[in-house]
Amino acid sequence: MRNELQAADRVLQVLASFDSAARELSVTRIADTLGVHKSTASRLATTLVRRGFLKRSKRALRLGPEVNRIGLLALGNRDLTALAAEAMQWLCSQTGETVHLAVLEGREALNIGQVDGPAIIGIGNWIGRRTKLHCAANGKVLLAFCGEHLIASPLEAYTARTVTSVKALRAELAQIRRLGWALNTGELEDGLNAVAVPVFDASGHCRAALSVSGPSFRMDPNTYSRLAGQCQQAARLIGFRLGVDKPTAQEPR
Amino acid sequence: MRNELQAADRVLQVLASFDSAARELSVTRIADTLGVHKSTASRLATTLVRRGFLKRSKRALRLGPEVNRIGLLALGNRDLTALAAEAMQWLCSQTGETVHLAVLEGREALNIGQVDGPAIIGIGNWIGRRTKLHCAANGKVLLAFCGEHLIASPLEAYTARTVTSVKALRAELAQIRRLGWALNTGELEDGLNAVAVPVFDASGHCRAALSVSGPSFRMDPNTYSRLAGQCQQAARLIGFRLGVDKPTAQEPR
DNA sequence: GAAGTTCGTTGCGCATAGTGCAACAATGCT
DNA sequence: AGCATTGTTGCACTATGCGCAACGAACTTC
Repeated sequence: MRNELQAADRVLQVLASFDSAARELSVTRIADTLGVHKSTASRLATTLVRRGFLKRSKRALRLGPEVNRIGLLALGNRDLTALAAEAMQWLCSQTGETVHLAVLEGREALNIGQVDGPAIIGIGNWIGRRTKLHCAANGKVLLAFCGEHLIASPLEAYTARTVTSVKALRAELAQIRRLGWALNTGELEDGLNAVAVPVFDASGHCRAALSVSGPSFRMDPNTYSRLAGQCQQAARLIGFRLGVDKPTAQEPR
Repeated sequence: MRNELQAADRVLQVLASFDSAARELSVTRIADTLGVHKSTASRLATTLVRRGFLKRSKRALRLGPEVNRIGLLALGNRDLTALAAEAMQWLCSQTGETVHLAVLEGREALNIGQVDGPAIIGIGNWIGRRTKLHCAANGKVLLAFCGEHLIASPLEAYTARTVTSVKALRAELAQIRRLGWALNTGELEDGLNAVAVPVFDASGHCRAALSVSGPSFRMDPNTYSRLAGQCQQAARLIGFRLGVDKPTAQEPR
C-alpha cells in the first residue's frame, strides 16, 4: 500500500532541489528535475508560492519567507542569539542598559541572550531563566504578538504592581499591539523597569522579544519612548538577519 | 481552474503549522489543524518524514534536517558567518593562523568570513573575494564535496604549482574525499599554504568550506595533519550550529 | 522595432491517486 | 493487566492531479 502521496512528495522534491549551486530555479528546470510536464511544475510552483515557501523573482523562483521562518524554528535558540548578537551589542551601546532576547517556550518567556550594560547596578545573568508572560515586558510582547490564547489563568502576583486581571491584561495587550512596544514597571520585581518590542521573522510571525531593562531610577517615564524606538531599530536589524526583506523606500533611519 | 494542488498544499500546511508554541505536533493534532481524517494526516506526515522535512520523536513530529538545510540556504551568508563565528575564533586561537569560511557561488569560492591570526605576516582581508575553485584549498573542498560537475575548463594556472590537468584534479579530489581535507601549497600564490575541510549541514550537504592559511615557512608539511584535525573539530562545531544532530557515542574528543 | 523562440499559464477530459472508513496495531495511562 | 487513545494500513470510491494543446508573456535575434 502506498504511503507516499505523489503530489505532496513532489512539492517537497521542489524544495529539496534548491542548493548552494541552485538558489534560483525556473519552472522548466523544476519540470526537468522532477521528470514532470511543465504545466505540472507550474502548478507545483504556484502552490509553493501561495504558501510562502517560494517567491518569484522575475521568471525565477527562490526560497521564500516561510522557509526562513521554519528554518529558524528548526535551529536552536543559540543560533537565534548568534544572529541577534550584533544588534543586541548595538542596542546596549546606545542605551547603556541591559539587553535581553527572549523566546516563547510553552507559556513562559525563556531568556536566551543577554548583553550587560556598563553600570554596576544592572541585571544579573538571566540566560536560561524562564518568566511568566504577564509580568515581564518581554512576556507581554510575546502574549500580544504570538496570541492571547497563551494567557495562563490565574495570573500570579509578584509585586503589588503585577497585573492580575485577565481583562486588564487583555486591554494592555491591545495597547501594546497599537504602540508596538511593552512596558514593565516593577511588576516582576520592585524597582525593575523594562521596555520590550517584538522581533518578526520573514513570515511576519513574532519570533522573539527584545528588551532593555534597568532600575527605575535610571529608566523613568521620560526615557520609555526613546528606549522603545531604539529597541525597534535593533529588532528591525535582527529581523533582517532572520530573512525579512528590506523595504528600501520605507526604511527609517 | 484550480492552480492549487490540494495534497501538495496540505503538506505545506503541515510545515506551516509549526511555530514557537508548537515545535512538536502529533498526527492527531495535524488532522485537527488541517480538518482532514487522521489517516490522511498520517500519510502526509509519512511523506514529510521520508523527505527529511519532519522527524519522529517518540510519537511526536518535529521539523527535520531538510528544513534546517533549506532554512540556512534561505538565509544570507552573513547569517552563516554569524553562526560560524565562535568556532572560527576557536580555530584561530588553536592554530594561530588566519581562518576563512567560503561558500560556493556559481563556480567559484566566495569568502564570507575571516578571522585573523596574531602574526604580522598573515593574510589580507579576503571577505567578498572570489577565487577559482581548482587553485584554493577551500575551492577544492567545494569541488570534492559539492560535485565535480562544477569543474570549469580550462583550468587557469596562477603559479607554476597550479593543477591545470582535469584528470589530475579529479584524482586529487578523490583523495580529498578520502582524507576529508584539502591542501593548497602555493597553487594560488607562491608561498601561500592552506588546509581546508568541508562544513556539512543537517542534511549532510556540504554548505561551506573552512580553512586555515598562512605562509609556507610557518605552515609546512609537519603541520598539515594537525591543522586538518583542528579544522575538522571546528567544522563539526559549525555543523552543530547548522542543526546537525550530535552523535553522542561517536563524538570524538 | 519586428519576428521568432522559449518559457509559463490555463482549460479540459481522463485515469489514477488521495481520501475516509473500518479494522487492527502500537503506545500510554491507570 | 485492562482500557483508552493514537497511529497505521487495506480497500473501494470519487475527486483531484495529470498531460495535452493552445495561448499569452517574456526574451532573444536580426
